[in-house]
Amino acid sequence: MAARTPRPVRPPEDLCRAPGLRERKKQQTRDALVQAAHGLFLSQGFARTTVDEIASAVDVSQRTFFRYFANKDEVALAVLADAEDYFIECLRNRPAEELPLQALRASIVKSWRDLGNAQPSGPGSINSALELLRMIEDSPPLIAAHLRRVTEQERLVVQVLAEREGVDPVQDLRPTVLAAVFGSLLRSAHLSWTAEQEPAGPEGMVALIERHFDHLGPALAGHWHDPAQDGAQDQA
Amino acid sequence: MAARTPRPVRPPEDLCRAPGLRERKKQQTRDALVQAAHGLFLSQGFARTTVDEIASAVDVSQRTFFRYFANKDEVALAVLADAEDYFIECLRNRPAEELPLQALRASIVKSWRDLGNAQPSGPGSINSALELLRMIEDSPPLIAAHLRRVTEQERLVVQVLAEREGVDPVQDLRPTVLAAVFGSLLRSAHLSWTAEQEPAGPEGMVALIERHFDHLGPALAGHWHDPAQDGAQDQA
DNA sequence: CAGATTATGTCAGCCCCTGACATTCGGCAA
DNA sequence: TTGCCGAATGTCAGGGGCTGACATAATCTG
Repeated sequence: MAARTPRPVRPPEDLCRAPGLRERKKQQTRDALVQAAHGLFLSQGFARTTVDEIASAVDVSQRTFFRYFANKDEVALAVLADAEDYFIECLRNRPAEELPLQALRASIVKSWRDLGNAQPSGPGSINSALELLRMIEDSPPLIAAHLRRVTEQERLVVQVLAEREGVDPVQDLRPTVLAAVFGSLLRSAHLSWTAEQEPAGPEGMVALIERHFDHLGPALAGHWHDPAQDGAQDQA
Repeated sequence: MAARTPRPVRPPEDLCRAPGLRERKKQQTRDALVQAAHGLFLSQGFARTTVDEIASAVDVSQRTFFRYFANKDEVALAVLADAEDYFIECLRNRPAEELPLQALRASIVKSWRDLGNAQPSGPGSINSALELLRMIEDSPPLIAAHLRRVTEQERLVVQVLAEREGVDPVQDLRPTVLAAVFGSLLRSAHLSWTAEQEPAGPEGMVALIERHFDHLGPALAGHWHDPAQDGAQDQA
């Protein structure tokens, strides 16, 4: 571990299909740290959990913790990071005929669904990620760190969109603008989700995302006074 | 100063038009802190400037610094916060007939222009804010803090939009969605601006913002392959 | 098995930030 | 003016995040 471990992005299975003991142990402690941190955060809150606690819960020195994660934020966001990677993969696999906006929408829905079906509960599952999401919104520093991660993810989305449609993202602003809109739409949906009383699970999140997408057009067009305008009314 | 000073939002001139010595001194040290911090940040960078340096540059204890600002980030973002307040004011003053999206666009353009004309240079001027913006994008923790501020500002925008159009922001997602889209559009423009070599001043920023707005429709609609589609091509 | 890599532990230390308490300063009325 | 009250500041102690440096122990390679 010369520099910081940059999060194991599913090591390519080429070259050596036996990862070796060293590599396995690293992955192991990393997972253990995420697990322990996750548990502590959820039980006592993010701010009231110290890095020392996390480290000693895994029988590891504090210094070692910081060799795996750049800071306390990172270990909290680690679970979400995996989900985001999967979303990008989904986006890459969308058929080229699909309109860009639709490809984004389909990818995000599919990734939530797939992750939800993969392992509905237990550690590292979707529900863990959802609990995390709620916790993040309760902690200002985590909100900040999360937003930063999200915007970096958006850069990736810009790349993928540009490749997909064969345009140059430097000259053509459309990929950038669309990625930005998409990102903010997702965040709105997340906020709505965390604002709900009942957790509602992955399907609830999907429903919220869809609703937000459906309101994109109406929000951009015309005035809103007229209640019978766009079917945007879903009063209780 | 019982709790933290919550940033003097232009004290209402009612009740006593002479703010009193105490109040004046407070404002004074606050400004001095922002000034000193600003200078130090720009000359040595954000991370390499300690709070002690800032405090002693104003002949004030470190503890006092933290009674004015919740953290080091806040003093760096203080200048921008003023600009954002002015934007909100502009938005409130837009005529009700204007379409929501247009009101947002007009407000942001007007606020940049007005602030640019107010005091083109010197401390606390627009150019200071622009320098700050560039610095922020160079510093990951500042990016995070800035994004958090921006999203809180968005909540305000949601409120104003909802009032304007007479809708309930809880039931009707349109204000939320539009505010989110607007926020991400602005951030894209800021990023483009900081990516440029030549600073280009407030007018350059306005131009970029307008360009981003103009690409909103084309980005959301249809495919992009066809180069003659929406006039979205401005190749060099 | 020996040497090269690499992960980990230990330690010292800087810096951010906070609570508690004492002190000083501005505002205000007798 | 004087004296009091509340508010702003200073000082001190301390916790917690994070890093560099160095030694040690574990893995890998031949």
